[in-house]
Amino acid sequence: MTAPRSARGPRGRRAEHTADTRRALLRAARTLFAERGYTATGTEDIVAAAQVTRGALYHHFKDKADLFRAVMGDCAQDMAERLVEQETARAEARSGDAWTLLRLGFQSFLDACNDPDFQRIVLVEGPAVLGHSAWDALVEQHGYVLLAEELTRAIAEGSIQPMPVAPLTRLLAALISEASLYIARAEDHARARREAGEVLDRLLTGLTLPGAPGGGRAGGADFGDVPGAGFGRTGA
Amino acid sequence: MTAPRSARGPRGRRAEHTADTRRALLRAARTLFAERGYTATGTEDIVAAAQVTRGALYHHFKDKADLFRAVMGDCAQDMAERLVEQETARAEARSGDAWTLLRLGFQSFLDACNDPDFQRIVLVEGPAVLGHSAWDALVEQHGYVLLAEELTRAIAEGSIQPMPVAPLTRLLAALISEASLYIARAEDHARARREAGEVLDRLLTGLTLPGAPGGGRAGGADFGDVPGAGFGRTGA
DNA sequence: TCCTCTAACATACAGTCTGTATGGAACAGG
DNA sequence: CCTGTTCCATACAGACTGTATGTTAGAGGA
Repeated sequence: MTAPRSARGPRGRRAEHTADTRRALLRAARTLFAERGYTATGTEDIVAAAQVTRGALYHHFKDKADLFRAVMGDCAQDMAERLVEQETARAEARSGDAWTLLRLGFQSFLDACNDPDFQRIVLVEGPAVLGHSAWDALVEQHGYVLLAEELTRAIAEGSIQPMPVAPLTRLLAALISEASLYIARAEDHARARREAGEVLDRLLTGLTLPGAPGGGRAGGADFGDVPGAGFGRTGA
Repeated sequence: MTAPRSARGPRGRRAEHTADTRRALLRAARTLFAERGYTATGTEDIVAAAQVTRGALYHHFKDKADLFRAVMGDCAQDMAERLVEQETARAEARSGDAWTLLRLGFQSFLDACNDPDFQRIVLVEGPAVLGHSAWDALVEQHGYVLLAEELTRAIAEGSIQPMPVAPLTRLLAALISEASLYIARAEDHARARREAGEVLDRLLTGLTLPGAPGGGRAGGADFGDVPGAGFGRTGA
């Protein structure tokens, strides 16, 4: 109506608009899924928040579960990028040995998991909404690879004892996930962060080699007291 | 002859029948929830499998979620009873020190978790269907107490280092849960059981005290090679 | 024994939600 | 100018949940 054919849209104005609606749907769904959960969120609520109609939703996504899959993929992607960013920062610092770097990595992982959207969508709703296998595939694709390669390197460098990487990755990821949920649920976040960090650190010492720098079964580990990046930093 | 008036006949018949229908509903729901999940199971499917009508369901339970809560409670109860049984068997055997007993306890815990109903209903669907808090309350009530008191005793006896029990309980339970899911999903169950057991054992050694019997950082722990089911007959 | 009352269901119905089929508007291209 | 495709809005059909109502069988008193 008010849009002349070649006035200001050189080209791609249409494509940009469709990408906008898709992003709006993803954003609205992400917020609502994180707030109320999957089943408690109706498609009508989503499209209302995104200011479109259900037709747009079912044009861009196969069904509601497909939308959730995309949302969870975005969440996992964001988390992976955040972790990579922090990892490169740590690698640049190059402070300390491989064992210390690994411990710091776990700390930043734990702090990064302190994100309500991520916890609810990826850790809680994900396994139940998508199947076991589909959830695994998504996490394997986005998240596990990072942890797995870091562990493989740690084993190669002799920081930790040689052991099967696949179950090690899964168990450590589960540890971090549960620790983040425990911290988020606690009434005293700081205390929970400290205590969970301590327990986590104790468990990790079981992986070290006797001769390795961290293998001396350090008594005063105090993983939770590491000054790095205050964990109040919850990503929106 | 089988129904004298005062023995158990007249008054118990009706109550017994209603208890039967309730059990039938719980049993059918448990099977279907474990097979297809919560949302994919309609109330019509449940009552059909239980050979009653939806009226019976909504007479005994407030709503579908209430039925699920009861089913999950039963699952957790069964698991707790199984664990107590195995624990007493181990305690009677009294073979080995506290550290060995704790390790055996974790092994039996891991094996007991190898139950499809328990995994799907309690570990996967539970957190998403019931809220975070309701799920926690149920698990806290049935399962965590056992683990927590065993850990408290281990700390008191000096088997493991002193540390906050609450997060330790949660993290260890998460470890066992994830390990059981990992094993169940693997194509080679025996191999996965061995590897996950090994990693789990390595992590647990981080909890030991340097002077304690298990603290010697045993290289050939081979947690997964323990001959499996026969705890009751070991040693004696 | 008879009557009544209530627990324990069965059935019918209304509201809600999802997915699909249909229709139309806005471009791109010949 | 005409046509086809993309993108989206609307209308509709099916399914499912929860509730309201009807019905039956047993418990209990007179």
